[in-house]
Amino acid sequence: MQRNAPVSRIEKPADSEPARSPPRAGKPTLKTIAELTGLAITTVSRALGNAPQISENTRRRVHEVAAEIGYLPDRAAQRLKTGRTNVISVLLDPHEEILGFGTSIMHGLARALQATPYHLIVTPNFLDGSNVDAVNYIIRNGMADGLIFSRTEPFDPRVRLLLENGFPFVTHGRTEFSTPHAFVDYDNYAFAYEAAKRLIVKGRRKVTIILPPKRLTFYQHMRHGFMTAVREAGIAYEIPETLDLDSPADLIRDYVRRRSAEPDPPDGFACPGEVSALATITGMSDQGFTLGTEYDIVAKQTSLLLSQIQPKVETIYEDLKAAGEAMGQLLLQRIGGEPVEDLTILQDPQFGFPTP
Amino acid sequence: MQRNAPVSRIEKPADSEPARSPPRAGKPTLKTIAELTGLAITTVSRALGNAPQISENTRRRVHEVAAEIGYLPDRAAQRLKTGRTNVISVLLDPHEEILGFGTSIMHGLARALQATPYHLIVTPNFLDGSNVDAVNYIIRNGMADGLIFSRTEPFDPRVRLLLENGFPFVTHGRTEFSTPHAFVDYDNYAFAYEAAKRLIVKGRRKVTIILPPKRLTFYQHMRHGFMTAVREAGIAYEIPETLDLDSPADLIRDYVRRRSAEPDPPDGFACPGEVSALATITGMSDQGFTLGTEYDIVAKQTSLLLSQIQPKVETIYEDLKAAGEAMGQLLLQRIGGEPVEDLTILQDPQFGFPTP
DNA sequence: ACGCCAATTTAAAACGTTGTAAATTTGTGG
DNA sequence: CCACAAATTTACAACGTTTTAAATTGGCGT
Repeated sequence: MQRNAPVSRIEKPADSEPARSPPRAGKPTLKTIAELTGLAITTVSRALGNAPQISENTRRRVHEVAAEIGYLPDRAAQRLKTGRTNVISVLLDPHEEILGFGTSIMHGLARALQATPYHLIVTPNFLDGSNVDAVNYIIRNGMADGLIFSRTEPFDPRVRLLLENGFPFVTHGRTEFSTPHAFVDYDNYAFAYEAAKRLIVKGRRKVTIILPPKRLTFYQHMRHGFMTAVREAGIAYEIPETLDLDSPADLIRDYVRRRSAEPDPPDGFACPGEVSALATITGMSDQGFTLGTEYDIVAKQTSLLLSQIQPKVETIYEDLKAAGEAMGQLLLQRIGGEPVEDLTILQDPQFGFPTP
Repeated sequence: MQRNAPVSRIEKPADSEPARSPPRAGKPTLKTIAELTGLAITTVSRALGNAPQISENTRRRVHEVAAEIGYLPDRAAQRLKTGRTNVISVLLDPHEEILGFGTSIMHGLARALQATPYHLIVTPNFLDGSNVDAVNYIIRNGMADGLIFSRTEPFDPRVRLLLENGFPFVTHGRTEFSTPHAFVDYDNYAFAYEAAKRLIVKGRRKVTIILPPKRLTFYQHMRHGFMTAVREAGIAYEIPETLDLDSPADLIRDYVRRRSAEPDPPDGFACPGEVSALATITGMSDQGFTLGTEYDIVAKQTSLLLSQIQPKVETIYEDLKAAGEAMGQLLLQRIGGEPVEDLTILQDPQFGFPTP
């Protein structure tokens, strides 16, 4: 290629040398400590690893010197030798972009991993709807010691793949596989039940709820909770079929506006997310309905936003940072070999104020 | 320690072996390819690296075999040998938790790094306000080849540290150091100028703006843009001193509500964030003012949320995903040795719709 | 057939760590 | 003082890659 290109091409002057991080000259290694203490490298390694056959005396001395010169084991060498990566990978879903979902969980995760050697690497999902390719890549090439992801389906292909390969992971959300696995989930049944109940207690005649996409596991939970409360009270209800929680806010707003202009509209809304709650408020106020008197909303909030902006919305809190932290802890236990049966957490809806 | 503890402690049975990822037996390495082709390991390495002294013939053959068996170089070995980590680290600020700020940027970053060997690791900030400790840690221990972070101050200590060490980085936001560095920034001067201008054009008598915290660089830019428009038009204005963009939404809402009940309240609001806009809307509507007739808001939005929920708010868009992608590209160029003078981008405010 | 240069391939060492197996020191009883 | 075991330390190899320097091959003029 470029066969006919003119030959007189001027060589671009190397106007600046590549910006390599400095060769990190004199970065302390086991060898450094070995020379300083007069011990063998192996001994130093052992001492730092608190191996049993090292005398208390040298163990202490080695630790002292290590601390003094600021020794930190080389992750690459450790990983090469042991095969353990000291990496936890979190799969980022495009839907998590909204309202700090992903970021909250990551802060929680980071907190759980803070005092451990684990680093957190984020693997985004570009391709298809589910990020099963990314999971496959990570398993095949040993890119991490454990995996974290959310928005599970009842027979989530990512979970299947991980189970088949015995790869440690924790999901945010449950599945319906017969093989158990570690998860943290919010009790969306309880949320929906409680939300409907509160609307009923407030004296609402007809309640509705905006449900998550049907393919996600918690669609079932939420629907079930809502329906249970509705049936117990024997109250009127409706569930929009053309909308879900992932719908753009304007679609939700327009739907609410249109519906509330038709006969027999609902006057009680269960909104399992801040966006849907805000969209509902706007749609209703466009039709002249006022929140708190003519209709009510009970919403799930994952930040303080909603209740701070509009206190008339009654909110139930889901603490995503706590969820992230729990997921991190479970994953560490899982990697450590604890039986998965014990590694499941169902977060209770929080009815009071969150503790940041 | 535990000197007096009872001896009869029952040894906890090893109820399950540690869940190690399988030894990844038979994972292809250079050696595998060498044996398959009958070449030496060195030759294979060269061929894959497209070294000049390898004959076209073997180069092709090696690439074929590598692709066939799905060879992927071992990151740990490469890192150990070359000192390059193939890692980009992004500093996560607690303030970015709101409204997908961090997540958008990360998606953009991830897209920029997609076809490269770089992985994205997130380093959260736990300790003090600025994450200079994390920066120091990363530099000292060579944990990454490059760094990304946001919310710069005029003389940001993180930037100073990185400049002193010649460590590659790209900021979101400018500084006032005399030494130049790579950055991507939004033209907040233009935003504030344009926002104020639009409010004036709409016939508003008195405009106001909620500014970022004073210590951040873009406080200056925004204030300057706002003031320029105000002075050009010779219009009344005020700037709240007890509030900033990081203030909790309820504080902003209460301030707006209180101020609008006092004499001579502003009727034009420039809100450089979705949260402040929503809080303003609520505060005003609490006092019975209606948006679009009695007062106006021009807001910066970084998601589609605001305009979808409340079209009466006029919005100016900041594309954070694009910013992230640009930062990734600049960082790659910086690591590749390009002069920093060329690595600066000022994003124009987008007045139309964003292209997702 | 020889020497020599260029083109191409190769062996060996190194990065920093850990596992295996062997070596050294220490302590004890005879 | 010796044998012997226990306690403690050590040398060496290996993980998979890149780099340095050396070896092999082929071509070509003499």
